[in-house]
Amino acid sequence: MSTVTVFASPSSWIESDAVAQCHRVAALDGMTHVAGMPDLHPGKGAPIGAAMTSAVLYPFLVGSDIGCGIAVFPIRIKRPVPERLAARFPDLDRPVEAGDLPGYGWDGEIPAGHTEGLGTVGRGNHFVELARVGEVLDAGHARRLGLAGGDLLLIVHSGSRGLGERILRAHTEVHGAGPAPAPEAYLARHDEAVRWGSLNRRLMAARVADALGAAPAEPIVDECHNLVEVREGAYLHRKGAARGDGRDVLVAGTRGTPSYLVAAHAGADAGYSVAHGAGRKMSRADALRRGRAKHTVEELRRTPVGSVVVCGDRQLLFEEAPTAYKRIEQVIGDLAGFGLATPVVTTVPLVTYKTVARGPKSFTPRRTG
DNA sequence: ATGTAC
Repeated sequence: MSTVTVFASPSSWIESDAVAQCHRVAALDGMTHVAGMPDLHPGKGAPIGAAMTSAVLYPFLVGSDIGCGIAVFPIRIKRPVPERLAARFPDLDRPVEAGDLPGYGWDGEIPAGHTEGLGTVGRGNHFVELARVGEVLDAGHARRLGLAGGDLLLIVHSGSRGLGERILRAHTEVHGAGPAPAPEAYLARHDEAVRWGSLNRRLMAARVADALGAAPAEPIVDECHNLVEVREGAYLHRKGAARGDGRDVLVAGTRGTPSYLVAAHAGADAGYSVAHGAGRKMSRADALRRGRAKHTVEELRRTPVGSVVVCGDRQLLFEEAPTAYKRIEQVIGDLAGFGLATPVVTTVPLVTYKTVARGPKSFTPRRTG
């Protein structure tokens, strides 16, 4: 008998489709518990924003972007003028050459020997953001992290690019949505993708620091939100849910609203997990359709908090509009209200890099309203 | 989310 618990207050918007997906997952063989985070929303087959515990390992519950996560790096820049810095961001759609890795502070091995796409951000909800610390909500914890109001941070949200996708596909081509018959073999490849994702985030931070004339730094936070953990003799699958057992986690807002760095302290009922972001409120298709009537490209590129969004792909700009996401304050309020996390600081975007590449030529945004 | 996929 399995259980489903969703950690969202009645006033938080959770799509019924997402809850239905949680129950469908809970009904799978071996499943013991599904914990939905306050950023829960429907995914492809499996919900996003959930920690799912089972006696058997289901690769599809983690999805293709194994190792996706968010890292935070302190950075010092003299006069952070968004427009000027946006123009200096490196091209993070172009991979780094393996020979350049020592220059970015990496002389170790590349997990799985996978060089394709290394140092690139990808698409979708991925981003690299220069932000400043806004409100300090837990002064003691912020001080322990070396953070004060006004400090600058690089926030990197990205994953394992083609590597994780390849690993999931190798499984699904044979076993579909079924469990991994040899969990250890899957886990070995999975662990490589998790390490690759973390390395990728470090490389991007180093690339940006280099381009902005700043010194590279070690991350103060780096938490993966798509992974499997072997815990208490079971498989704890996290899909869009960050490890929340005594860790610090950056819960991403949107490209135009603050994010929250939180101290997580989630227990077993929450799958030892916390939300990974604001969570989509609309599908990409809805966001595109409604956004085109509601926003101009200009207002999405220059946000209400004064930040600049670097995004050559107009379609992606609409899909990722702040209005396509839930209110981050509501998500954080639920995490705090259910005792899963304590907010430490907010971060306010200055420059968010999405992509320099242009989108499909056929896409021409129109403002009808 | 992804060098994708009816």
